[in-house]
Amino acid sequence: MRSRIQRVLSSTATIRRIRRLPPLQSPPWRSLAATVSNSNLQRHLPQQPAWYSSSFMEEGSTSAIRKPKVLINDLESSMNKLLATEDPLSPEAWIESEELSSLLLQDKSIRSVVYSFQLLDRLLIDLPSPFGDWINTNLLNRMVGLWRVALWENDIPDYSVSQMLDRVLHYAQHHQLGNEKTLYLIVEAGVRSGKTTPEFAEDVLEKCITLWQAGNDPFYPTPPLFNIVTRAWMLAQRPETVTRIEAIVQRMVELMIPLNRESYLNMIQALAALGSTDAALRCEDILDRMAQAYQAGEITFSSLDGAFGGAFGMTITAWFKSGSPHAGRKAEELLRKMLDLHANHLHEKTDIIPAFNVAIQCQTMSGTISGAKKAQEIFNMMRERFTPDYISYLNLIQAWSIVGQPTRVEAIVQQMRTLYENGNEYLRPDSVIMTALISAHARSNSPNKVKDNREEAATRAYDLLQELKDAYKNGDESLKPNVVCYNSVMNGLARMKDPHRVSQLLREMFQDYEAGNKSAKPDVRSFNILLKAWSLTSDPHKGERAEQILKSMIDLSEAGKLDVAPNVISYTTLLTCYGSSNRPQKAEEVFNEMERLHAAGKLGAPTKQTLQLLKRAWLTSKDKNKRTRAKAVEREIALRFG
DNA sequence: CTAGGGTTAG
Repeated sequence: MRSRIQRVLSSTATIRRIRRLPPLQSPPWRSLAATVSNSNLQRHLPQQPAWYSSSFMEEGSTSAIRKPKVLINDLESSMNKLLATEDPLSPEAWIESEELSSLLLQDKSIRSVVYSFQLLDRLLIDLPSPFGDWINTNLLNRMVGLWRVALWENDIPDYSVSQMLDRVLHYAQHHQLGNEKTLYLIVEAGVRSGKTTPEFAEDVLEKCITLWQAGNDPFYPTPPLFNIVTRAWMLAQRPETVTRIEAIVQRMVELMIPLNRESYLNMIQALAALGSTDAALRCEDILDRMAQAYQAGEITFSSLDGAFGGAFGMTITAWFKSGSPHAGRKAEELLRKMLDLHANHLHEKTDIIPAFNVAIQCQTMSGTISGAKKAQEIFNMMRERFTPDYISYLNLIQAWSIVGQPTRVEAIVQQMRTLYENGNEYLRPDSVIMTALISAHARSNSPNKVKDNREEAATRAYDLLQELKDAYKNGDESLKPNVVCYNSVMNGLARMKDPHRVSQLLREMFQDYEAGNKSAKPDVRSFNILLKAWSLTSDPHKGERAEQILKSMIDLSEAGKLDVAPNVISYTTLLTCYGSSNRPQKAEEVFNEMERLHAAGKLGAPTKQTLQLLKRAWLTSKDKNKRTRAKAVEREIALRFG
């Protein structure tokens, strides 16, 4: 149905021309300039709108585009004239207002947001309009929608999220404008831009519920409003996040608001983030309830929604994050259930592939060969029906890499390379894949355990790094070796008990970093690997060597050159250097230093492993009182860690 | 802005 004003307006050639302009992607002055330059149009203009000032007309079209200020000023002057009118608005003024507001709504500047609300406020004084009810909730929601976009990157004076809420509540109370969607837009704007707290979001939700319960039907709180409050809590990542989300779901149940797909998914995702076995079990519970709701017809999925994949995938993620030893088995079960439940609704891209990928990852947690075999099985099963992506390959590679099986990894990388060369550009083996391969070598164990292959393996890892460096030098950014990659190779060299080569590579790494490869910046782990290399040698002075390294770590970080302040692992490794060279007193001194630093808040607490290594330092020493000392440490372990 | 990635203390 057309309002009176629309009928009036559409009868004039002016407005017809303006309406026929393409939708404004560019600011309004640009289109207006085009309008003005069209002489044909000008003939149809019975009278120029007030904001077509003469000065603008004289400027000519091209300069008007280059000098947008001119039009803004014209808009401003006609706006100000309108706003300053104390008498009731004339019909002409109403027509002009409608034109202005439609222009403002098409421009995404902060200025037009502010203008449009000022205009609305002025018009509300004179309501009802002589031209029907074109000032309605739909218009308000479009304005709030614009404000929301503008707020994304800016703060708008006098139009903060809470000020907008006050404003909208005022409109609702005095002008019967606004509905639940209006409130949703405000919360969404605040939440997504990070400008409000979850408490604020909850507050708006409650206000909406109150309005609705007072008989204001347009404020019926829909599931998306509840869901955006839930997201607010998720983004806040507070300890009470899950409890609050549960309370929100409880509220939905009380008010008999149906839960939708996103309500269930949010709950599962929030729980998965907790990373506990209990949370993973609760995810399974919600998954079951979701399936029941689906079978009862309470939630439906359009073909684009892709059924349950997301929920299953996130539940598997919950198991992965739980670190539970059952994660692998659980992942398999859930995958099977997913395939059974929704064989016909599975969508490759959005749902299935990630679920498989996390399931593969779950198999790596045991760190056993049989885990790697399981990972391979799942990968093979996946490949029968679907298309594994980059992450699928990476996770499979990781499964074999972690158990030190470089031959398997080499083969998989080769498969990827073949697929890449056949046109699958996403499967290009990049530095991440190559790093996984490198660490597979660096971790590899001799297959027959008779001959120590560490040197050979470390050399292979080192050579691969040189290949990456060469490729990078030749301009291949995707193979740029980064800190992880260097650390892997150093780890291989450390395993062959060669601290000199480790420290040489550390220097190379530092040079690479200084030469501009910012991603090769040595970190604490790099230095810890060097410390570990010393701890593995039989050098009687390795304690002193390690202490020197620790000192330089402190110096480097205090000088602000590298961010390598020693951590608990660094000190523990130093302790091991003394401990494994028959210097238990020195090891204990290190431990005492750690305690001191911890008390001063400069270091994390020594771990159980720290104490166990101290105990071993005494036991393996030739000290006369070694048993008594070891007993004392044992008591300390019991005391601290139960 | 819906999950999933590579390095660490024998």
